[in-house]
Amino acid sequence: MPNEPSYTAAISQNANSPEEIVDKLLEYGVDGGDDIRSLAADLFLSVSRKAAAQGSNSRRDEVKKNEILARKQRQYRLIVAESDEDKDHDSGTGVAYSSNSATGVVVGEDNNKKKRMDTDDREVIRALRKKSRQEYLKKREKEKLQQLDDWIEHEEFLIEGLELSEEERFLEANKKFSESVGGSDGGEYRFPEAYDGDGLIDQRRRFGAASKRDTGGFEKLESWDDHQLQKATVKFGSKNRKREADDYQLLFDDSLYKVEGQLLPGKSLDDENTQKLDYVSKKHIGDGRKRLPIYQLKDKVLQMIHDNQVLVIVGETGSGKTTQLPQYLHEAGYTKQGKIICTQPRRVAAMSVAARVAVEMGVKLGHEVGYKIRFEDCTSEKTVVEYMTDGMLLREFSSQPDLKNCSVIMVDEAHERTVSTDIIFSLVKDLARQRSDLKLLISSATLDAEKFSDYFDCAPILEIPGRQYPVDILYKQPVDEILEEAVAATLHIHVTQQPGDILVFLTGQEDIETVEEMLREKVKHYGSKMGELIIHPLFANLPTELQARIFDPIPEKARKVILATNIAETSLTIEGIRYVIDSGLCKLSSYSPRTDMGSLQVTDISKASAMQRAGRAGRTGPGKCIRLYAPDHFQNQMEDNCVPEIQRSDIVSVVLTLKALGINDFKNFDFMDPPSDESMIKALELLYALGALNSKGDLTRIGKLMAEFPLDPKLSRMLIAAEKYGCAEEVTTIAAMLSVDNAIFYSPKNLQAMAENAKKRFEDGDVGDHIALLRVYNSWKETDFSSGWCRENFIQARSMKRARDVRDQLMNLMEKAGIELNSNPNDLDAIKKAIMSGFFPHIGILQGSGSYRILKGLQNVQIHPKSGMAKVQPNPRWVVFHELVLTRKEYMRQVSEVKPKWLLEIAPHYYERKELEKFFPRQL
DNA sequence: GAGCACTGC
Repeated sequence: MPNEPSYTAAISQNANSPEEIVDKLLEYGVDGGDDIRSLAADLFLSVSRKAAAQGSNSRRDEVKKNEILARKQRQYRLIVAESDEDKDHDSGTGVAYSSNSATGVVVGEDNNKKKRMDTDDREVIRALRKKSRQEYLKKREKEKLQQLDDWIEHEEFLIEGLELSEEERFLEANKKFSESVGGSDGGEYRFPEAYDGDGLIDQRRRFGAASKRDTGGFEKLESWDDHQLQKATVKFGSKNRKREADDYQLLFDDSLYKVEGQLLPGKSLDDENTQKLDYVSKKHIGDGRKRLPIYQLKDKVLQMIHDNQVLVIVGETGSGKTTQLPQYLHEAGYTKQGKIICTQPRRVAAMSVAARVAVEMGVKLGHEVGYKIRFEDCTSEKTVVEYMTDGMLLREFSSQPDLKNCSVIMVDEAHERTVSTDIIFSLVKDLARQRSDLKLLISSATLDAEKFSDYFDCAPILEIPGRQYPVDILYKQPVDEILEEAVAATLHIHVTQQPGDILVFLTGQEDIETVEEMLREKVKHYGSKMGELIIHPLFANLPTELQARIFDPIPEKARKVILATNIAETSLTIEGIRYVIDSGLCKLSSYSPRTDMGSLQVTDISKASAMQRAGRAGRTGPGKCIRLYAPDHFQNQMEDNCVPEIQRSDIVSVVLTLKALGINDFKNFDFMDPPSDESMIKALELLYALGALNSKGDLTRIGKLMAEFPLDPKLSRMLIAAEKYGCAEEVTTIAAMLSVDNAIFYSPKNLQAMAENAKKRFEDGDVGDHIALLRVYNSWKETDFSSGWCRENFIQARSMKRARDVRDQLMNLMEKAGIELNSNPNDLDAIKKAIMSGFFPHIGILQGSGSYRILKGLQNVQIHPKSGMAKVQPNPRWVVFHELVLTRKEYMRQVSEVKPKWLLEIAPHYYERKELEKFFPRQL
């Protein structure tokens, strides 16, 4: 067996037929048989497909067009089927289409698109849909009622052990920007009180954890949000925009910016977007809510929502859609029929928007307006406007598949296409057909709007203008390394341009640190000839205190440069940015179902991202954006939108979630962009092997239980198995530690040796990475969760706190599931056996010289050098690993040694004795 | 001897 990475990929890329691949594999000494032939065929197919996909743009476009056309035809049939049905009951509501049954032509009112449809098909589809839907809802309801009953007894769910979260501490750092709230609550915000004696749930207990933070996090959080809103309202919109292009000329200083004339003017961001409506009217200044652009469209919006079941909303930054729409709907009486739910992709957004809306409505947060995020439920029986993370709504679906207490669902930031929103799209689309009284609002960015409209049966698109200053865009074809170009562009702006801070978008920590160093050197070199330049790095892994420094005030004549990753694209808004430098690149995670391997790759950003990045320069005044790529690259090389996450990630848990929702035929499940067949099949196979599905593909009892845990199914399986081995508590800790994503240990460049020594103490006795993680957690617990201890041991306190939250949640869930939380910290073999109960497909066998082969796979991998097992001599022969990653080489991460005979004990359905004996005959 | 973009339940 050859040792080089990805040899199968290498072989197949050069092969002309499946047979050739087989020959080459045999030549490499791979054991033959039918398996290898089918593998070869698969490889060949996938490579050919890839080649085809890389073919001419026009051909790909044509294929795409045909696909869309076909899908639209299918959709139209359904629409007609449904709208006919609606007419029988209520001609006023439902889908806004009229049909002419004599000619069989359908007319969409808003876009006058015409399609032919077939009456018979329509009947059949309607009947089938109705039947399957009813069955699934009935089945779910019965199961879930029982479950709810069981759960109600445990009201204290998740209220303890919380303290100021990192986000809130971060927001605290923002305080200096905020002014007093000056609103309804006299500048102070208090959490809801208990409704004593009303027969309602005791709110004091419910908010126990949150109220603890009363004085710490929340008032600041609210001020921050208020500040955000103030920002949005002070600006003047497109009508008042002045073309800034003539105000400054980009000046060139050869010594700083070598290639004169390479900077090409592009269109301003303004032109790239579609036209804007006239919305700014000074008459309305004075009332915050009325100052928002959306206010002038209020009646129109309400009318459109009334007339259409689904509405796509394109609302730019600062339009006020997130805070205002739910309020308008509430005022219009929609909450009489049920709650308004609004989803957000991020926790902070859900919290802060809810807080803002509560203030605007003059109610207490948690009463009429509330939010729900993981570890925190700030809603009550009174709540009618509910903000939540998208993942949370997905969880809601599993307890209440028809969301019958809800009248409007707004999916905000839909263009971000998180896995959760993607699944929600399909579920709500289906639900909307089932429930004609339900309204759907999908908010997206400009480039996506049509796609969303197409998906939701050609729903009308409403565009709400934002408050954004114009941003002039300049292109610079790079001649040097991109990092050097970034440095040159930064200095160019610094020397030639008017005051205003600079935001540079780079790919990751390494690039950021390099650019930082280069800039510092240049600044030193030019000395006092140049104004002061204050440089701040910014990426998610940066300790929070350092992140907060980007908000530090600077001396009057100085200029701030922030070197940031994608974090500044959506998650964080920075004040005073006037110039953006966009490398056009980002790191994107991808996952290969074939090799079960994840990796991070530097990729071109999408046009949507490029616009988002440029827009960051126009938040507080007119700005400029230098793109370090050619206009042609933007036009022709960059995709409109990034590949949605669901097509780039492992979807095992998605499949399990869908199964738990009673959706069995998810191959025909209406994904907006479906995951590949291959990844679906892989996921099904794994779930079957884990015992979550039976041979018919139905969810088993274990599968149902697994779906309740917010974890990767392998981890859930391991948790469930732990009870049997008497070490549920230990395994829960390990699961929590594994789910915080490789961010436990850190080693600063200058103190690497010390950091590694600290880490070694936990690995003592070559117990393996899993047990080492357990020891880390337990040691931390012994110090009473001390942050000082974390610092001393080079451990990230932030990750540890998160692990603790996850662990507490898992413990609660285990208890509810009736799993006994037994403990046996000393029986390491038992713990490893429990781990293997979930991870038996992840077994590596030593091949010689430190290289491992994956059982049930063909990859050759190595133990990650950061693993405690990497240097153990002699090399462990059999190992279980948590995941595979492709970086410079293919590595196993989080590795522990195991005994092969355990495999036959734990997964006899997966491994045969014969198969294992091939490798180490005498070890079984 | 390597290197982790960013979220979320």
